[in-house]
Amino acid sequence: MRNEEAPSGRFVERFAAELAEAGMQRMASRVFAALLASESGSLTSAELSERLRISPAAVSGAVRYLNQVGMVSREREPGSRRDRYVLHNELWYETFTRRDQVLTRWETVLRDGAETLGTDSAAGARVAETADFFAFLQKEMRGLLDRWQEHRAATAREGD
Amino acid sequence: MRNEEAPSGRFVERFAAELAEAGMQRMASRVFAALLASESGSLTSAELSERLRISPAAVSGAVRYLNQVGMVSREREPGSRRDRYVLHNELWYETFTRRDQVLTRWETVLRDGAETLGTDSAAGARVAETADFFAFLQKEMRGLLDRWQEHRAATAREGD
DNA sequence: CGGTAGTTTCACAAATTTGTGAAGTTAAGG
DNA sequence: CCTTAACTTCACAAATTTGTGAAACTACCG
Repeated sequence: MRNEEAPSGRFVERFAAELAEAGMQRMASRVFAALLASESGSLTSAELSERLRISPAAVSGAVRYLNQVGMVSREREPGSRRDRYVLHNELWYETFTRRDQVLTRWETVLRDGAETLGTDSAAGARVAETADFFAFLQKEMRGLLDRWQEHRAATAREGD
Repeated sequence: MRNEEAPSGRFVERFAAELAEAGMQRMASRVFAALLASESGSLTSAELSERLRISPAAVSGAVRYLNQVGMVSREREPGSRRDRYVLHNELWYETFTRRDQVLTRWETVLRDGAETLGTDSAAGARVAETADFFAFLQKEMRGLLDRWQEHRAATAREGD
């Protein structure tokens, strides 16, 4: 038997499918899920290629995307030609922090739109309220993530 | 000049593009943005078709999707054969509440995965922590949305 | 009961996206 | 420097998604 991680393969594909349905690229989803389920939270290109049965080119593309959105970083193994792709340590904190930037961009578009539509129109008011919502969300998200860090640190201490 | 809403068209397309980039279907994004920027928060199929320059079939498909995810509902105009597609009143509250269900599904998949991988393995621990994060997020989201409702109500009262 | 306005469904053509093999590039190791 | 392992880029074929016109359906209205 070649693949000793076989039982985890099922989880990888299930979770990847969820991510894909939520709008993430399919290969990126699979690579991310594979990293999540790997023992060290990191894999080489060859390992990913073998486990997911995809070409090195597909790994390359997926990793480029995951790197851009800040979920995975690349590390060169010292004294080797292999790269390792590794999950961020504060994965969810970092990922959601970055998502903030999207909210900022949306808010800008919405504020511009509200202005164009005019503060006196119902449409303008509705768009302005949407901008408010995203501003609110952004503000709340900071506190939320800090509470998560705290929660996480506390749980980790218990686990000692 | 045919189109008196021309200036808002720019906003509609800009915001729709943002939504599409975030993973929403393109036509659904455009229809949603058009409704957001409409004076009454509702439009008929014919109006959408004309403003966005798309076929009735495309409107139908987009509306079906938006209806499924609970962002738009259909209303029959009394004494007419036309449907109106209308934005929910508590739009963002409703939309994000529904998103909770996605988080629940993800959490289930992750808990199963953590169990398969084993609580003693680093992989299992990592997956379990991810499940914890989404559980945490879900719990926090409720309070957050209630605070939004409150904030919204307060702002509305000021505006009287 | 038709007639018909309005909407949905369906089959299909077009456009886009996806993943691959192969060639190209980079840098470790001799 | 030269060799070669490892990764990336590129062109392309395959698969999927998207939007359309046309036909089918629904239910108002006379």
